[in-house]
Amino acid sequence: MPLKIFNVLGREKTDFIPLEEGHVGMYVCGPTVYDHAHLGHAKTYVSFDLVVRYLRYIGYNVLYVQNITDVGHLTETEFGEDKILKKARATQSKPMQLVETYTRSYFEDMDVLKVTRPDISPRASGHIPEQINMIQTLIEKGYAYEVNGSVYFDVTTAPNYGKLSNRRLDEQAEGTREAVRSEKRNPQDFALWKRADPEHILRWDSPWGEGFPGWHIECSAMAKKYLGDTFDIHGGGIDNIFPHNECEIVQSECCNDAEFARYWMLVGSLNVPDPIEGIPVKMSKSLGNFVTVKDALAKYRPEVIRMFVFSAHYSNPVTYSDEVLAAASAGWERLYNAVRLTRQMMADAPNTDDGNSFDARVNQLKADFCAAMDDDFSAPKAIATLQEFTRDVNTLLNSGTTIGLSTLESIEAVYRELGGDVLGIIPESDIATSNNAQREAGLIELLIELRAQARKAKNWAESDRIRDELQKLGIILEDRPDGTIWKVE
RNA sequence: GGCGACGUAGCCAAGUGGUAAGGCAGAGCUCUGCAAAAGCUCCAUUCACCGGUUCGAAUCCGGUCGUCGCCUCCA
Repeated sequence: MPLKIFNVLGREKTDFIPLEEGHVGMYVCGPTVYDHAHLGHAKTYVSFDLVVRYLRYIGYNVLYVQNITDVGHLTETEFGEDKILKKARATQSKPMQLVETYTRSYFEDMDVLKVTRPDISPRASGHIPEQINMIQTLIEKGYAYEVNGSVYFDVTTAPNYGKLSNRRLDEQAEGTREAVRSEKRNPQDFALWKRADPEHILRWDSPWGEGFPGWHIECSAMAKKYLGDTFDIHGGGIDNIFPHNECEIVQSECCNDAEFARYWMLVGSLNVPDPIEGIPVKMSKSLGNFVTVKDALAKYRPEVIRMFVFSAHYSNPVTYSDEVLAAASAGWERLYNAVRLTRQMMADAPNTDDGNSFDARVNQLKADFCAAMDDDFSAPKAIATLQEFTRDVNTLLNSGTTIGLSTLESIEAVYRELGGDVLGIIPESDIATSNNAQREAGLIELLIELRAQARKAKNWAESDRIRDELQKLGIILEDRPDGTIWKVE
């Protein structure tokens, strides 16, 4: 069954057919790095991580490009201020120093969340010449004009402007605050290049004097450079559909005389209940209602945060709450317990094919899982297939019958592939690798042995004491008919 | 005002014409020295509301109400 994607461009779910068979070019709008990433960013980038992982799983060769926006952008309000410059001033640091700090922070967070790194992470500041080139082309073709050292895109020259967000120029409310000192021909014209005021630190030479690029042009320039004029998938958060994505499209298509991205995938925002009425509102830096990825990771495992992100379809908005995270946590725990049990039973399973009729169930899972993912990357459905499978696995493993190694291996393998490689919610292995961890494991095994002796002698006080003390250290013991297993909390 | 998304059990959430997936929480049971884990059973005659189309609608059409996002920087 072919993969289907809901294309925001046209609002239709259609078969995904890449430009070049077997290859996918994908661009996702990355963060502006003037602060630590919050869970809203995590939702977007974990969502696209799943897209990339699944495309690769089903055999596509994916080239994944995600920019880093490290050039501040002047808001066009009267009191508008460049966020990077503002933050740099507040922290008494150089803008590029600040940007480097938060770029590193971003990658650290994404690494912990098991987000696969993009193949290319181009910085806007490193692509000024490419942006200038595009702007020049747009001027030459008559789509853009220069005024006082700034360059604007004339939206009236592009009939398709608004095709992604279904906006028509005449329906827009006339510019509210931006009309104040407009040197633009039309209120809706957007900046490609801005003249730098004397106090503006981030500045580059250009044919129009010293200045800095507009926000939208960087994505157009970097997508063109690394993916070509036309590529397969463009992603981002729904909050950037207008004006950012719309401007990207119009300037790229006018500059290149070619279609820009063929499939648009936009992720729903992460909301937070407002503290007074409990009404969900978007998590954002400017509202101050954000939870940083670092804070969230202090409370929840990365796999649980991914599980939370996957609990709703990527295009839906999701509301953050401790209750929902707790549910994700409990649900994840059940999945992972089954994986752990499978791995532990593999250690001393007979090398037979006992129980291999279960292989049919494993194949059924693969089919169900892929059917869910082929339907516009429906992670909630995909996880449901894993949960149903897990119930059957638990029944098998607790049935008391002998299960051969090959059956256990195929169960473990399917968890590793679908839960690990694709969803990124099943850790590779918890086999201790470091010397310290091996020593710790040996000590725990020794205590379990001592406890087993106490239990045999019905010395419940002693056996419970060992279990309780270990629990205080974060080691959980579970007694099974065939012995005691342990896990770290 | 314009554009877009959405309203399914206590909570989260699948489900786009054929009679309500899954998870969490809750109740009961089984197993167990106890605990934990796991399994079983129960938990929406009903899908915001009102009309309409249809043999049949949560799903299609029209309307009403409500929520969120975007239209200014934002993932």
